[in-house]
Amino acid sequence: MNLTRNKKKYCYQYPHPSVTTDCVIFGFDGMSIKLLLIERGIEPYKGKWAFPGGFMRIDETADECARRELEEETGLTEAKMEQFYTFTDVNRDPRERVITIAYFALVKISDVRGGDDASKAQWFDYNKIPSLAFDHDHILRRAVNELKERICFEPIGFELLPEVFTMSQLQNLYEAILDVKFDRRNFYSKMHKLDILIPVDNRTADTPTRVPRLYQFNRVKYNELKQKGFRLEF
Amino acid sequence: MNLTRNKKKYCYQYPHPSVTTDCVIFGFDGMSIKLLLIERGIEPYKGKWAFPGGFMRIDETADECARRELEEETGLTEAKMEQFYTFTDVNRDPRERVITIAYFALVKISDVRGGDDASKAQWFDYNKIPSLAFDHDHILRRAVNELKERICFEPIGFELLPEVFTMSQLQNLYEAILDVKFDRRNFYSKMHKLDILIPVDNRTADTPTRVPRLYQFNRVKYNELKQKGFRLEF
DNA sequence: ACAAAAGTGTTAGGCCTACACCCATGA
DNA sequence: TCATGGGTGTAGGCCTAACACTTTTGT
Repeated sequence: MNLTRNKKKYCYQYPHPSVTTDCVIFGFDGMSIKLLLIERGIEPYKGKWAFPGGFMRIDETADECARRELEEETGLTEAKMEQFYTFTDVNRDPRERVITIAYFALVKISDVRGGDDASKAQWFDYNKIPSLAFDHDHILRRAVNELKERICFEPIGFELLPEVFTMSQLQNLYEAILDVKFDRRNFYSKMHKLDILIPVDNRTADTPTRVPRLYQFNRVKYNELKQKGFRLEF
Repeated sequence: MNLTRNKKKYCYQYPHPSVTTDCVIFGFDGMSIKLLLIERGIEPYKGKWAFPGGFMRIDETADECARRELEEETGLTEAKMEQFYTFTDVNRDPRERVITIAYFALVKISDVRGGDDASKAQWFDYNKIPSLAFDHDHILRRAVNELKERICFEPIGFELLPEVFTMSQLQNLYEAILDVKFDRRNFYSKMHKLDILIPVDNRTADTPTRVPRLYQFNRVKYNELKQKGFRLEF
């Protein structure tokens, strides 16, 4: 008891909550949306899966905290993370009052090195998410809505797809996120009209002619488009 | 010194930030966007203007806190508030580490009773905002962006306009928020096509025929539209 | 030979934009 | 009588959605 009291050396006139960040990481394997989860090694919810995240330090911003925790737990350093909502339910953590500032990020699956055996990070298919710790299912639902909204305004594929990709992969991505089906021909022409795709010359004299054409994003045009406001009608 | 120490009875093993909510309240007077500000009565930033808000209690959610603070400081009880961003810069409050969860709300100007002389709340024209306390100018910028985005997805006028209004007022509202000019005829037909306006019969035998037509929102259709996703192209 | 995926173009309908004229009111 | 603001309709262009056939490859 004494020990416990001695450790509690940061005192305030009024009770203060703890603040954490959690990060919803989306990936795409060419067919399905994936989510990166961490298996919890400690109580509460030991053994359950959760989003990477942790306590914010007193001298770092939430953005810094999210980036730091993500790197510590998954090795990811490049992900562009964006805050999307702060969850404040009073009993969302059984230990004490904890509010969490939630982020999401879109990453290429290949950027997560599975080699790091200290990491308990694992990709899950969006349709096969296990039961999650804390209120993370709640967080997930909001993150998915956020993603659906953004994809209509930003050519998000950029972050989720490999450097070069086929038109079918791009279409699969949109279909997986929005949970709809598009006419292939209309999708092709719509994307071409946006003028952000560069065909990659993967046809040499001895490649079969029916290998799908490869594309990469035109980063210059992509950024221009993002600047002046982009709207994709589906 | 002893006094101060005695008052600090909530102790933790690690330092905890304080958490506040702040609320950006938008109004519309028929011509311009207005913001509701509070004059600060205490340090820091005493005498400066700021958004209504305050410290979150340990047993309330951020939503509850925002609602409570708003009512305490402005008397508003009906406003639908939505969280839009959490600001976490390390030095945003000179007293201690404070993060703030920011909300915005759209209200009818007439809902704020100026009668309450305890209240130091005052409407400011969006183009004549004084210097603000803390990082509230930063919060404002983000709130305005949020508003601009939302007005393209939700017939927001509902919340900002009086019960009945003219088409010109509605157009002024959109023009003020998005900072553009529309062709009057195109705006009329676009709004009519949405089918969320009910003409109000304000023409009696002895009214002059050239009084502008009045409308009110069709709440049923408005909600249907909001449900199934709405997109307004400007 | 057959299934599966890639490549390509046309048409009809709806929405957006630009634009002009008349009427009523109040100064 | 003049300026201001309200009321209405049309034509052209662009985007979207629906839709079919051929080629190639792998089984």
